[in-house]
Amino acid sequence: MCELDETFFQRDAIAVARELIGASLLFQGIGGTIVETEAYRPDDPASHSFSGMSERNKSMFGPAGRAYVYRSYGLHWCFNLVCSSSSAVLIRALEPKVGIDVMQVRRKQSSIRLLCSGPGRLCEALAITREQDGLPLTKIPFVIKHEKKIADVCVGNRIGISKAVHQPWRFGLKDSAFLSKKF
DNA sequence: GAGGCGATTGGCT
DNA sequence: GCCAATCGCCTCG
Repeated sequence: MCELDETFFQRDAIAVARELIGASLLFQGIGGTIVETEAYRPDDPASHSFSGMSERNKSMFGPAGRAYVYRSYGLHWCFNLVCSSSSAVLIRALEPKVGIDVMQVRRKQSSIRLLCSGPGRLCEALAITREQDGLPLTKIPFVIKHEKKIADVCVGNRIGISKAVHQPWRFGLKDSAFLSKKF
């Protein structure tokens, strides 16, 4: 395992999204293995950065290696890692590893498979909200480490969006039981 | 200033 | 499979 520094994020979101599969993500000591990500690029109509800066998305236009957290459907939070030139990686699912009991309470959900399998679910399990928007991901309370060996990654179209649906920018850990949806 | 809709989820049919 | 919950942003007037 090796802790990530800022240079890891100062690259294209697609490369970062692919390499994050199999990495470990902890927030306040709670989290697990990243099993599903999606990349969003600046020239991408599905990206929040596509139509310029607003109060909501300003973190995407800041330095790489920070968090971008936004509210989805007025209810849920979605957690992104900002990469180079206003691109970002959405974390869509984790395999829970550390603090499972805490996550079960926060989610009111005993099934481990359903704790973090979805962008809104993992934010609830890790207690990530707008308060973390803009925070550096390379410092406590965040710890992100990745394995030296490359994970077995599968690729597909992004899901849950209506624009630019044919871009193959969704990445997942092959055969993981903790994906938000099968590839 | 009003209306529509979204990188979602959980519950009910 | 369908639908409500719920709110900030974008578009249009």
